[in-house]
Amino acid sequence: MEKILDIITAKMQQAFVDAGYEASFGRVTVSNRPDLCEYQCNGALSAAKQYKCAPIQIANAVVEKLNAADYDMVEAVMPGFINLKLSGAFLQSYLEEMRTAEDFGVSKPGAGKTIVVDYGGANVAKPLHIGHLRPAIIGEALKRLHAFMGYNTIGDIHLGDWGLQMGLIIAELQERQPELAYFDPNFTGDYPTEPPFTLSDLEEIYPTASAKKKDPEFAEKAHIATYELQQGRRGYRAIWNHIMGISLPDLKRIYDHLDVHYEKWLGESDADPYIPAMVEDLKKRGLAVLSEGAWVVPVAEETDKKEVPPMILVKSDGSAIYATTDLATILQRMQDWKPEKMLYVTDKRQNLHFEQVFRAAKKSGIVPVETELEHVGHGTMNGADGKPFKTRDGGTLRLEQLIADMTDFVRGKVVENKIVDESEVEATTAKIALAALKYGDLSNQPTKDYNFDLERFAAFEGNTGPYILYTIVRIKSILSRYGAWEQLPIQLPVSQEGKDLMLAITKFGPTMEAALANSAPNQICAYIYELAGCVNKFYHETPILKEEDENRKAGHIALIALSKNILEKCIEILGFSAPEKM
RNA sequence: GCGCCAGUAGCUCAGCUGGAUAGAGCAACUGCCUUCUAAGCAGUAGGUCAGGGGUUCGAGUCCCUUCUGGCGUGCCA
Repeated sequence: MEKILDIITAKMQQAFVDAGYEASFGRVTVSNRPDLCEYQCNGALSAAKQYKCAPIQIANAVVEKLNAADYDMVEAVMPGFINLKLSGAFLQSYLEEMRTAEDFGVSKPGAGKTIVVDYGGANVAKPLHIGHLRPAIIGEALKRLHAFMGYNTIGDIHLGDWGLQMGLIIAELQERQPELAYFDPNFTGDYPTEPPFTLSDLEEIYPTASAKKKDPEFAEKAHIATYELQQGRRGYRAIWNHIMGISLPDLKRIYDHLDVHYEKWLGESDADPYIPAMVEDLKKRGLAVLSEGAWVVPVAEETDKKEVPPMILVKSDGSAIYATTDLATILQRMQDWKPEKMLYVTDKRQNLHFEQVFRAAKKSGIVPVETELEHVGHGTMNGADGKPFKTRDGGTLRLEQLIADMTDFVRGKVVENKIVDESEVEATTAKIALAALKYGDLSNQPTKDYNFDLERFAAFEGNTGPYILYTIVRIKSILSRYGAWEQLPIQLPVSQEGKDLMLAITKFGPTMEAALANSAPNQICAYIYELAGCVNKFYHETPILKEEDENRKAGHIALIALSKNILEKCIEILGFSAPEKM
């Protein structure tokens, strides 16, 4: 559907032309003074200089040319603003078209295109912790948004399963149990199918090993183990398989809790087969050069304001580094899926890394120049005190624990308020907790750090996930009492609250487009908060089920039903859902 | 050193390509439930948009500069 702003801008531009001015001045925007008007055009102000006359004269001349019948109000006011209010009839027909169109008539810029969203980045060597929350939530939302906007989406977790962390585990394990067959280079038999460690062992082994990196002798062993693993040493591959076998089910379980789902569970290791040929090719073409013992791809450009170091392709010890696997992963994705766009959702501190990889990918022709490569670098989640999130004993808070804490907190409130039956407490609690967690995160700009405050996020008032859910639940309650509402057409606005709600609904499409263009789920949050506010005002001012005029009542129902459908679509994109009662 | 990002109400944050009186939520105070869920609605109070220059008819927004904080800056991811 054509956006309202485009429709009235076109009319405004025609009016400028008819009045003898350039069309480009006719751009209309949403009003920043809702008390005065709904839409405004400031073009007369900027045109004044060029035409050497008072802005108000231009505004008046343009207003003369507008068709007043299209609006409830058109006026030129000092110093030269043109203020508009839409006609109720126009709004009615526009909303009716939204109601009956597929996906509310939103444009589909992604139609026919494929996007790979790389998010999650879980490390198989250690359990998910608080740092994994943001990429999972933001990535899932962006993926769903792209899908809604027409893209064929492939979410890939890109497991951290091939780097030094694996070497660290192997080295540590060898120190503890050197007698195991995995470490005997001459062993040719079958390795045990049962791993020599459990999930909880693993959760202890890795931090221990990681702490020992400071010991040069141990670090050397870990580097060698990493190299040999990558070279395919049998025993190490067997250990690697054990780690994957233990770790993956646990990762999936927790991501399921978050309603985060991946189409592909590939990892750095899956890029490995592509590395040798890729490296050879880059060397052969002179794109990779030897520098300080390592093979690097220079990616500095003349226009750089800063010094951009080369991308390290092969470390001086011969092993691959994350830049190598990331580049090879791009190669794999281009070969297998031919995406038009690749989106990476990781910590913003990796920004330079991705800049290097993206440049190398384009420079080497691994991706065509027109392929979009974007890094959405997110900020850090800090504790309520603004400092890095730590548990009481100074450790890193596990993601599972965070979810449990939020769930416990919400459950207390659900039980206290007694609206749902005992049998529904857990399901309702889970939905509210997820909404609190995700909305609390997504309502912040992705790039910014923010403070996680469980009680604030889970508060049942204010700009929170639960508030949005509550708004939806109230509408659902009315709709279920009313009966069949699905086919009711939108009617003319009958009150200011009603018209305000209708105006808010029309902003759905533009909001989705903007959120997509800016990779900014927070814009969707801001929108549904505004929309929910309009719904609640309407709800408060309008007795719906008590309305005696049946036709009028049907109009109210149609309006809140459309509001509910849009709110639910939005939260579906954000990655959570509303219960029936709360 | 260089580069990137941030600094807006007591707190947490919005503010779209510069536009009229800078907006929300929390906290404080005040109203509204015999009426569809008060997890709601309405209102009061709270600001030198870090400081200083500049561009413009007009700057939280663009440019310069100073200060403060965070992060990055070749073999971790």
